[in-house]
Amino acid sequence: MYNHKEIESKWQKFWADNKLYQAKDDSKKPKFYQLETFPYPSAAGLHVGHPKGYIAEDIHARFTRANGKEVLYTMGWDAFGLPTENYAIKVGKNPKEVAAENIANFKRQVQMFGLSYDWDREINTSSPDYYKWTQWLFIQLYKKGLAYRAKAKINWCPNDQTVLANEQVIDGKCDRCGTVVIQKEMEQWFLKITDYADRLLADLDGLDWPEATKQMQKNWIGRSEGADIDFKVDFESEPNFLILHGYTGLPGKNFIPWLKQEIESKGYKVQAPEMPNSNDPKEEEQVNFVLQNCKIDKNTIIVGHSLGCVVAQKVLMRHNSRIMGLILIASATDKTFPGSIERPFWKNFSWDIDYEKVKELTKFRTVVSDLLEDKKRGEYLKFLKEKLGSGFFETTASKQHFTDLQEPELLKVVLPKIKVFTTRPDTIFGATYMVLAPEHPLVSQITTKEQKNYVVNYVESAAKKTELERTALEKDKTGVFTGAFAINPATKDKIQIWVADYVLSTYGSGAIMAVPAHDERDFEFAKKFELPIVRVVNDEGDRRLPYTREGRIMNSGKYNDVSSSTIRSQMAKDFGTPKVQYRLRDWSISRQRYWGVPIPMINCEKCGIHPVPEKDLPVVLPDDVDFRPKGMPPLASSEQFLNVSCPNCGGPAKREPETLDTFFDSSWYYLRYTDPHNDQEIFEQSKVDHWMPVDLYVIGPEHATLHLLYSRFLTKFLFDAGFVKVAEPFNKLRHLGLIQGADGQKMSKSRGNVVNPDEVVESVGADSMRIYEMFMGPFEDGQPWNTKGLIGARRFLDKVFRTISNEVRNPSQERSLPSVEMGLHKLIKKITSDIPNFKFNTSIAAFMEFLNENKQMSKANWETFLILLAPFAPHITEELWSQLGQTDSIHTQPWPKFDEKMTEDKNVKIVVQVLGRVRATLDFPVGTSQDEVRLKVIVDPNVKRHLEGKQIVKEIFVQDKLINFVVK
RNA sequence: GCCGGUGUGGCGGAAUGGCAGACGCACACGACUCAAAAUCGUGCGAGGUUUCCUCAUGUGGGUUCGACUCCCUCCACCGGCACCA
Repeated sequence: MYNHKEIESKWQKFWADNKLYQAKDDSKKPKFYQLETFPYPSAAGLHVGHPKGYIAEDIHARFTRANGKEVLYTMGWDAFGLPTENYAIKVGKNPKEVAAENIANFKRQVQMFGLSYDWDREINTSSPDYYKWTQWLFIQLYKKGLAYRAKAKINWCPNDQTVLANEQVIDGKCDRCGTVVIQKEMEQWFLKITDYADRLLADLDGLDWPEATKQMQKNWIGRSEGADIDFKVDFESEPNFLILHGYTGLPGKNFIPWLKQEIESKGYKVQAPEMPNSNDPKEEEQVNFVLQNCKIDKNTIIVGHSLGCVVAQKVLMRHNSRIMGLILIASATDKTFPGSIERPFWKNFSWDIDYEKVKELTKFRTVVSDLLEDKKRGEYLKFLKEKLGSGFFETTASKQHFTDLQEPELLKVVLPKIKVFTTRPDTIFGATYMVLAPEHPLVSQITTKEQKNYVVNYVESAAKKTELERTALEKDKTGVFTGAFAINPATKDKIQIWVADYVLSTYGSGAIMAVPAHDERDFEFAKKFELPIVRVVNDEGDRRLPYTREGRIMNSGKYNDVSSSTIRSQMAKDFGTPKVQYRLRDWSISRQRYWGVPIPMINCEKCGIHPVPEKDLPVVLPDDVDFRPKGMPPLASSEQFLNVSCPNCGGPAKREPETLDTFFDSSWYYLRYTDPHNDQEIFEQSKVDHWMPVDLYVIGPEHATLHLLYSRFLTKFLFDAGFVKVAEPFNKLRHLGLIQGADGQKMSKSRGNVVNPDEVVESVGADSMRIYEMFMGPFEDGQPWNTKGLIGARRFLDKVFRTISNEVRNPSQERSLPSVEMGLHKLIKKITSDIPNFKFNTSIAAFMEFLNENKQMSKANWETFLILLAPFAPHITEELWSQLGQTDSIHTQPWPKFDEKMTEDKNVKIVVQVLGRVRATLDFPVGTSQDEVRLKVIVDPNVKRHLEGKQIVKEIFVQDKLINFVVK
């Protein structure tokens, strides 16, 4: 029995005092960068499963150093995030305090295992010296247009009054309190990871990653090849258009001539009058002018822009008879509306609009809003939408307030087309109806009066559904007919347009052409609602529908009788535009929580959103804030934090009160390790270029689509921006299997099966724990913890200690036997190939076998044995190394070389088979010929017995391995 | 449903076309001991007519002189995605 406590603490201190594991930036040796997931320091501390990956990497790092590389291997803390914040709320402390305690505990635990980190490079994401650069990175993304604000549905827990990350929603419920999570629409910051979808997919091919992980990323990115195809909405009768320009506008200005021409080119009549006194407009004068000079009938669609919207409604009230529709583009705002900016025409206009009457006189109404404009107009337009019960089309103008010469978005509203994405353009002749997602902007515009109630009810109830309800298994298809029709561009048939929630607003264009004969979902829907089904792909052997595979085209005019796969791309071009669609969505990074990196943006009332100037970074997270969840970002309640002067105009402005998703903090930490204390820049270019890319990353498979995808995205961004020279951060990746509790279940406090490493190290020592965890089984598999097995590992180390201590006391031999020498060379060979392949379990088996067979050998050979074992059990080997009289550290010794000749046996056992069954094994010198082997072997009594009375028809001979007689 | 992975003694596992079960745990017996622990040694898939033979790597089939290993079918479990057009 050796005293592990004494030995382990003695050598840990020695290594730290001598800075044995410092990674030198200017080393002449080739570099090797090893990374491991920096931990989230939770209040619970580590369990024995956590260090498994660290131990494996430490073995690899020690091995790699011994093989002459300069190894960068270090540790840090992913310290921001919700668990710490929640725990702080529970115990009534500040998260900062809690995080510091947790880090101290984690560091103590991690240091017990004898890991060869360069502690001088330790980082902490919640420290201002780190998050200053997190903020800087966000600003660089913003400057390149890759960070943007948009409205999105987020997960909201009504009980905790807080936003939840996707990872915190388990089966549609809040993982803290079990409340069903609802979807809430909110303005959020996003990162445009979708811009990189194609490269994130393509570059996977060159990486040494587990295939399963690459596959998971591929599925997550979800590339589909197909086509965008436009379907025209069919007007019930031929419409004509009347376009009314706004204040200071002219029919020859802005988009109006272009729009007029576009509509006329489709064969419709357009009136675009110049209104009197455009620079000083008066209501009476303009309305009278339109009524006297323009032709308005039941098929007229009035399109108003800005002040023209007010004129349009007044004209309609006076006209007092039904028209087809009203399209209000960026309407001028009512002066009574809060926050409206005073306009000179107010004195000559009134907003006493009878919205009920306007509704009555129009078949449809649509309000168009430009996202570039200030919030006040947006709010007014929403108010207008409510009053008119209209469709709402929110979009981005080419120029603010739709003032560019061409505004293509408007064409989509005025002459509505439904764009669909399909992967099967070859089946377009079978598109017998269309479906819009309930959130599709055209829904209310195209819905007919008769269907209005059904559609409104359906859309409302769809909006109210929780994610859980919408994704429930084997859900029945639901939907309603809008009353409107579209034209199938292939068949020219009028087809029904439906609204159904089986079409997702977030994928493609939120609309589909339904081909029930060749799509299971469309088929199910068509059956239920008795919609037509037309087969357009034939298969001789299979008459069943839906038929979703390839076949011969039928019922498709000139395309008939060719194979669907051949004609697909041609039909994509003939009816639409070929397109690649990705499943990947942009990365939502706003969090309405306290314990995170403040988003470094400032919102000025006058001049909009600006990044915090780089010289003012970091935006420090204030300590004196009430951080309990109240349904709004906690930082918004701190006036002191919030109020700031605008970096552009100097006027009063407000800081962004939200914080960043902690995945953002951890998506670039590996770059910071290369230059962790730089306060001038995120990292020195020469240092990051020297160390990157990461040569080995050990990480749990659960990070496949989150951290690993985000990190690849940010690296690609920094590559494009010229900050790093690598486009991929992690060359080689290995996963670790989780250690389970003794009951075979995942270790967790609630199951009561957690094993604390403090107790393990206390009782048997870190070296035994290291040996045991590596011996449990294949590194990438998970195995249950078995304390008896741990004791087996300790027994092995005791035996090593006993055997070598004995050697120290009574040196047995000057020289080892040749068979012992050969065994040692085989061992060197085995360990040397096992470590880079992560086959630690078989390495340890080989050490055990060697020790079982060889109790006596020379001191030099024991030293070699110890060097081989040192990466696995660094403390005990260092101790024995010193007991053998060495004065320098074993961990600075070069890795032993083996002689290939010494690993080759002189004699081999040859297996003798008769009809493939083993009948004998006999020793032969290496290289014995087939004839010699046969002669010796057939006289073996057992072999002879099996050959007796049989005729040898064939003889298989594998040199030095096997001879097999095939008999009859 | 789709994608990926796994399946070998009582247990963790080894063997990637050539002696299935290395190594360890558990168990049994023996040595040492007054005794226990520790240590050392022996045995340890199932069955049989036991120097040997048969069966056996989730199931059923195939390829091969020979299959845990390669191919096909099905089953079970694990992980991921899930109305993605």
